[in-house]
Amino acid sequence: MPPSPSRVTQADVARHAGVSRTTVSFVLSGREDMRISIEARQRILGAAQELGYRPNLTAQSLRTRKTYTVGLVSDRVASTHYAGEMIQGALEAALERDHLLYFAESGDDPEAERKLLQGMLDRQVDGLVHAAMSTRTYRPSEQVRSYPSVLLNCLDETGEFTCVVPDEEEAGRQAVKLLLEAGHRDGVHVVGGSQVTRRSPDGVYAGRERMRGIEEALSAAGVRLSGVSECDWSSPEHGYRAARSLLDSEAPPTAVVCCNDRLAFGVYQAAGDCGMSVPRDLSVVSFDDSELASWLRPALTSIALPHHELGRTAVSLLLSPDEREPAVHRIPMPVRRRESIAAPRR
Amino acid sequence: MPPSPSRVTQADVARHAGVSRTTVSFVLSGREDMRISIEARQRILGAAQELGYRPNLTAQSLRTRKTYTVGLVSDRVASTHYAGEMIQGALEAALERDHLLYFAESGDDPEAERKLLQGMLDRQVDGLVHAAMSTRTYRPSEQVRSYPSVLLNCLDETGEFTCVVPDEEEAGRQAVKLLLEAGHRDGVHVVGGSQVTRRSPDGVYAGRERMRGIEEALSAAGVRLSGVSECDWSSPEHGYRAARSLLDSEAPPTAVVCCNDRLAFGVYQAAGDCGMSVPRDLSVVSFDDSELASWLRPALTSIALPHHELGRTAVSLLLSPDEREPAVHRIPMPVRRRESIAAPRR
DNA sequence: TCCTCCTGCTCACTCGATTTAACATCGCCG
DNA sequence: CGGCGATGTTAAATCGAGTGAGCAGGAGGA
Repeated sequence: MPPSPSRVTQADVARHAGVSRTTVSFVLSGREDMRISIEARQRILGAAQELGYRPNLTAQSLRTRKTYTVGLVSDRVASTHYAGEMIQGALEAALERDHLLYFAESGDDPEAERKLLQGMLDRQVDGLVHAAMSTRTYRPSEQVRSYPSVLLNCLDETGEFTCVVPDEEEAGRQAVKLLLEAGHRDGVHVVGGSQVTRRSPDGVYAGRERMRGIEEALSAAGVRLSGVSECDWSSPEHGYRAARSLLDSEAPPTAVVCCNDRLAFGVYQAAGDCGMSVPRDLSVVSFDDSELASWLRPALTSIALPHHELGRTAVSLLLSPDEREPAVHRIPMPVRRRESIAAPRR
Repeated sequence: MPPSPSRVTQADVARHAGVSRTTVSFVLSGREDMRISIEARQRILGAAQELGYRPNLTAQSLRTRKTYTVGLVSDRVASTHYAGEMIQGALEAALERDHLLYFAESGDDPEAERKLLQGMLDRQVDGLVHAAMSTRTYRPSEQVRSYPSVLLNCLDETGEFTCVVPDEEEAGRQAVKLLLEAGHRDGVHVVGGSQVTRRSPDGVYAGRERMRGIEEALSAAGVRLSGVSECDWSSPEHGYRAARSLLDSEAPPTAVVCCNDRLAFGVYQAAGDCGMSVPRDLSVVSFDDSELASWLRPALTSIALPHHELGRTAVSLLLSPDEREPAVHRIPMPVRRRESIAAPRR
């Protein structure tokens, strides 16, 4: 029982053009070495056109073992909104090479992840992207170790895989550079830090790298960091509290580096409540460049997570087998200059 | 030239179990009508287990014309962040029925959309979801009219397709209800309106429906709307300007219904600048429930776009052929009560 | 003893493509 | 005039499964 309604196949085209299926295949797949006469070629192309022939990729894949398909499995996307850009970038690179993208999310559940990967392997994807929503280490499971894979926004410790991550350390340096250029020296404080919490006693990758960059750039300029308020990055509330206690102190900072825009939002709220004005009394620079940054008044200078470029690069590397030497690719984080930095007040 | 490394196939299992390939197929696909002895069944299952057999879905699909795959094509996702939830919901419903999801974005380019849909059709997807990031009308192209399709967050004028949209009108009623319950009567103003702009001279769907709901609920209570500030919804700036002129007037409103959270954010900023406090001097209720709503101080009461549920429902309907009568499904928008509403000051 | 019926399994075809090897036909050269 | 190479085309196998028809062998009945 062939389950009903079929599309136009090569056999139909062959019949229409008065040649064999083989010939049709040769013409349509453009094999130059097979010497088909111009007339036959024309008849076939004409028939294909007329009948609206479209190849059945499923059948093609079965024979060629190539599906023109890549799978992207992330841990979670809804929580960090900018992930959309990452997927978009991945999609863009896939389409450029005529691939379609399977997208799925494990929700951090290993069993769910296993199933998803298995589903993609069963469907013979050409390659896999393992994505994390905030940079961290990741160990691909045994089932995919022999499979073309790229890690997106995560690092593997074994060095077996190609990884694509943002260049957080350089971003840290850039943040400091902006403040130094504006004339800030000793009053620079950090809100956020490495994000040491119960769940992450060593801090998070982005935090550690940003801090490293910040400290390096400051010491290169011979400036001492006035202090770091370690706190959770998850909501403006934490930034507010940190800033409140800073601004109420007897030697408030002249500039604050916030580890993300949410914290910066909290700092803005605190400054407002303390009757201080950004950037006149307090310069603020931040990371991530979420939409929030452009909505704040004054608009917030922030160093962007290059989500689009991350996704793009990952898939692009995945589909260029020649460039798939295991390596860590660090994508630059662009500075978005806005109005939250000014010279320190004297 | 069979291009190299192959996985375990049914033929391998058959050899291992000492039966024919046919028998293996019958056992593994669980056909009860074929009378296979218990011993044979056990040997086959054992062999499959031992060899780590996994069916090749590509081959299966070729024969059965079922790919266990659905395609989701949206216009754009990166701009409106909450789309992530929508995709997640869609994914969830797909997985429940053992389907995987192709995700793609047309970027509002009809030619790109055509290509994406064609790519999915060529890959024999079982069904398509056409998604829009903000509710609007959509006319599926000729190429997919005979294909199982569901419209997600958009409506078709022809009534040929199943559509899933948020119940905006009811949300409008709910917003008013919250204010009436708090004791507001004549001082209720709307910021945003139908969002009449150059690009949308008739306003947008969400705007018109919300306004309809708002007006209906007010008139049902015998209350007159104090006024509507029609404006662009895209950034807090517009909300700020609208609110500024309202609050500086001689009869400022006691409550404002904002057509989305960005506008509400602008209203907060304006209230702050005018020395007014939310909710003591001004109650605010809003729509969408973006993250922003919970970050604001005081936290903003907002009526959520049920993105997750929208995506979930769309795919769920798509994969239940019995329920695929063309119809419009309106998904309720949940109220998130927070701290931005109080009784009017006398 | 022959016929039928059931049980348990297999043969051979099919899905829609790719790909290898071979087969006509023709002209040309020795 | 026979063999050979070039040219244009096709038959048949293959990818990995699903599936209708059929075939042994034993039990049971007439």
